[in-house]
Amino acid sequence: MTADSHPTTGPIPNHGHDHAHCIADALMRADALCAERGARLTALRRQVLELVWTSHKPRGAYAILEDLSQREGKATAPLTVYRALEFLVEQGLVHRLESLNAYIGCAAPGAVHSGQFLVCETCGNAAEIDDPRIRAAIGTIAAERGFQVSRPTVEVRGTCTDCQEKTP
Amino acid sequence: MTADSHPTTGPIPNHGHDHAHCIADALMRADALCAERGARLTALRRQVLELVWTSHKPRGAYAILEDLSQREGKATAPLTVYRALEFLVEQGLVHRLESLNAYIGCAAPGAVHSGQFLVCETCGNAAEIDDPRIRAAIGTIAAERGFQVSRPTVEVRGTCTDCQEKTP
DNA sequence: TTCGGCGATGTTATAAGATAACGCCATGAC
DNA sequence: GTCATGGCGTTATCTTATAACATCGCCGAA
Repeated sequence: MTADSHPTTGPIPNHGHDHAHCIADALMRADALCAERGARLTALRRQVLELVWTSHKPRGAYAILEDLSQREGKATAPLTVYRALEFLVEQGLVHRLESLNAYIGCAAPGAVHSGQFLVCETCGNAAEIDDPRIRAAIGTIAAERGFQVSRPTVEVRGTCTDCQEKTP
Repeated sequence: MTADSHPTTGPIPNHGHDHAHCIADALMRADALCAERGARLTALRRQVLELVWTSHKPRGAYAILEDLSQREGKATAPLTVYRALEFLVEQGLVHRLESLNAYIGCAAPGAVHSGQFLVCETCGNAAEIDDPRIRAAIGTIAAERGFQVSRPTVEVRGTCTDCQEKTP
């Protein structure tokens, strides 16, 4: 996903954007990152990653499972998907949205970032953001209280620009 | 929970603090708030609230269910607990921790706040914070992107002061 | 080449979290 | 007293996630 593939709306991709490009791009970067790290992006894991990238909406593990079963032509066990997702999350290729029990492709794998999301309750899209002010504010308050941060989670529910325009 | 019932450690209550006081206080404030609002804090709901306040650790609905069943001396249905929790969350007396699928008593019911938590992965305690900088940062970035916020969720996982001291 | 080891995957079963549909009953308004 | 409303009980079911164990296949060492 290059900068200009989501030209105008800001965080949440346009309806009309070239999503095939998003997918291809995500897979390419995953290949590169895993090669670099010596991590094994197996066929299964790669396919799960592709299915996570089906859209910019967070997807449940069982939705991915269904797709996978269909593609394979045979029933796949939940664990298969969960294991692949676990790997992808560890590698930073996928994020888990805690408030939705769902998974979404990472917009900037490789970069250090903390997993902040704007989640539209109307269209279901989720946009990853990485705002230094939020990160800093969390860091500051944690430091003030002697709390050692390992994993900050920020998930902001609300309504995206597009959906506000549609139902004013 | 008055200011001095958690004297020194900051966000996460001391091990030695007077927790009975926390519970009594929480129930009193719940009574007052519900009376003020004309909301019905029934015996069941009040008991669930009390069970949520068992400790400062977020508790799962099924843990509460077990306690409740034991108290009542008969099996209670999950729905009973979920309905009570739904009421309590609506009234702002209890928060749901999305990243844990668990519930915790609100430290400042009645006040406007957005549900920010420091969650210790070692001892399991969770401290509610309401930092204006975090709130402001979220508000700013949302405004910049035309995103209308309805429910911000901030859950910071990490290690609290006490647990850092114990395992340095 | 063969062997051994380790990580990935398959299989089966089950735990944990949450909700739907329906009906009864207590409470408060009139 | 009657009625409407909301709270609660019961049963069934759905979604999400993990445990335990077996097998497969790749890769390096002998």
